Amino acid sequence: MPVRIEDVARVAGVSTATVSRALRGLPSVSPDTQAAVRRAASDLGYVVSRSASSLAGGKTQTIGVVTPYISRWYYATVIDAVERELRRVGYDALLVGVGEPKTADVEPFRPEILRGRVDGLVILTAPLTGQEMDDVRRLTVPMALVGAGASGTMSVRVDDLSIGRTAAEHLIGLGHRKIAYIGGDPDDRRNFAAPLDRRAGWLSAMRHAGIDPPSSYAEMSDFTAATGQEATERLLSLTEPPTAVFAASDDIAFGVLCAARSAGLAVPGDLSVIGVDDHDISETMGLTTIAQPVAAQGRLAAELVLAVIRGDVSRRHEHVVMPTRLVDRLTTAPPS
Amino acid sequence: MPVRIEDVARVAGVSTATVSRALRGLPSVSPDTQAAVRRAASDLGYVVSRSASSLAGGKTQTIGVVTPYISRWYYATVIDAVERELRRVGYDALLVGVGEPKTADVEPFRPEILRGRVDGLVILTAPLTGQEMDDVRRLTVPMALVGAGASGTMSVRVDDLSIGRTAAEHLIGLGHRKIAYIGGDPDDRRNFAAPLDRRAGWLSAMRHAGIDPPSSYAEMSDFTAATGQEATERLLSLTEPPTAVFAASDDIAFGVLCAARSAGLAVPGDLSVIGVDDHDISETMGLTTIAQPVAAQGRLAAELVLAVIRGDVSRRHEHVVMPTRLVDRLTTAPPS
DNA sequence: CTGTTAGCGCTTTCAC
DNA sequence: GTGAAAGCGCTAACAG
Repeated sequence: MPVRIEDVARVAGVSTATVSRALRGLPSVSPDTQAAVRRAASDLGYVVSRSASSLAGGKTQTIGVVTPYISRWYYATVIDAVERELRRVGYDALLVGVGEPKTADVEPFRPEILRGRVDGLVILTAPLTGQEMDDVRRLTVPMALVGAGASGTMSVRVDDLSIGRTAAEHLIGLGHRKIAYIGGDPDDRRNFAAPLDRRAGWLSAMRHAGIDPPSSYAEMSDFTAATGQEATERLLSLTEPPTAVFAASDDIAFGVLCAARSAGLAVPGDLSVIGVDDHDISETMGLTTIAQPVAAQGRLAAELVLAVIRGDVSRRHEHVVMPTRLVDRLTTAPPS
Repeated sequence: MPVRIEDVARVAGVSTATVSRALRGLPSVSPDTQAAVRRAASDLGYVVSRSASSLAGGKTQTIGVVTPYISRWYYATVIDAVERELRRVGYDALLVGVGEPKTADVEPFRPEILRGRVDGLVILTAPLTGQEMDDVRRLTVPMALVGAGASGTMSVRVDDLSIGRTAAEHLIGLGHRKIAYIGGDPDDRRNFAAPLDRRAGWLSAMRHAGIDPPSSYAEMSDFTAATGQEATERLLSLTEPPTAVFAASDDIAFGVLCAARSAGLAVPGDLSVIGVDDHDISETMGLTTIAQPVAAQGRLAAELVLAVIRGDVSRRHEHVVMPTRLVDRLTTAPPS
């Protein structure tokens, strides 16, 4: 027998409508009433029923966080930031895992099931498929993408082309010419753009410097250290192995570092390595990387969605590109 | 104008009560009616309103996942497993971050706000404070702890004492006597037991082998690579530095590895290192570790909570201790 | 500024 | 096996 709004109303000596208004801080309540209601509610230990409130008011106070991964560092860090921001303003975070891009056997994401359950969405890249995106739009709730852009939908991301260019230019500036790239997943079913853009940036910088890397210098990895290691082993067994590697993520770079060590190569003496992200352990590892503000992207995406929910239409079309920066540590040096 | 149960009832030619029963698969509905209702619902694209359903039925179909961290590997991996299991059976995962154990400025976790919003809880260690635990129990919903035990509450964990012993014994068996331990956070406000138990296991094995390690061999780290590195630097600057380090987590161990490299020490030649977890990148790093089934613990905790919700009282008092195993890789060897 | 009155969309007795 | 009707606890007009 939980405490209901009616009990609070009785104790405070007002109507349930007034209790409702007072507790939500609506302006049309006198300070005295406000205080009386607050006290009564607090005394009774009253907590509004979310279901009743949602049903009557049409708002769920919940934001869905849609993501293909949870345990990977980048995703976990974004989710953490989104959850904090939501909790700060009294919203719930509903975690919605969608099938991983590369596994075929997972059931497809059915946005329909979210109908009426969320007031907004924060969607982490890799992007949803066209069909999923259409379905999700049909939910007609505010939403923001993190890590990818899409016209007509708010987004917060970094400039992956620029990341690729900056990384390659850093290596080129040090005197490297044989620079390989590792990233991108051939099994990707959601055409995740980041690795492709980072690769394009690398290629662009290379060509701009008058270098035309052989196709064997563009390796694949699904953003894990294990595949980064494997890719590096392939690179090192080439007739003309690279003197530097640009990894599309720090996780991949860790794999590169391990492979180099196994092969008896010194880093950065024999092989320079640069990653992307500035993962929690990158500083400890001394990894040179292109840092991106991961948590800040999550926080901002949550803020944008909340702002639009609050009626701030001016932000409805924001496409924020956050800054990245080269963090030069110990894994890059001129070729020997 | 979403499709309501009434619309489905009209199309199927039955009452809303029957639609409700049919869609939930209650036995008291004839197969024909069942099929007719299913078809009508599907044709209309009907999705039940969670709020209305919760309000009327008293069940939210939501499980709260309470955690002090989201982005750390262990937590993210458990959360991932819990979310998958919940989604598999149609439950929602409500992510609830509680203040990190060591930060004083976060607002305390108020379990009261979850009243009526969840049908059950999965709570990740570090444990809640006594007050929080009492409050949470007052919610009177089934719950399971992961990574810690508590009488009267279901739990899924590993034997941390045994982990500590196994790790130390492995090192002792290789011939080490000067074995240090890194783990445990002096700022911990939630008396997180795992690091203490792992340390106790290490100490027990040491004493059993007739070794009494100096107190300087028990170092602190908050389970991050950065503090693991710092702790190692302190250990290496001792008059009599250890020849082996047992780190309470793989993340800490990564920090140890980096510190050793910076100090010009070869691993395992000059320093042996063993961790705990079997983190995603540990295999790539060649780290010897005590592996624990992280995802499996999360999945099982979710299963337990769901089972009790379904009325399976027989599991209400389960305290599962999952097995761990030594994974001997490349960072441990006899002392030189 | 506050009270009254309808619902929100579903589940659940209780009949039949 | 199925329907009718009564709420679940709250918010949203609409008055005053």
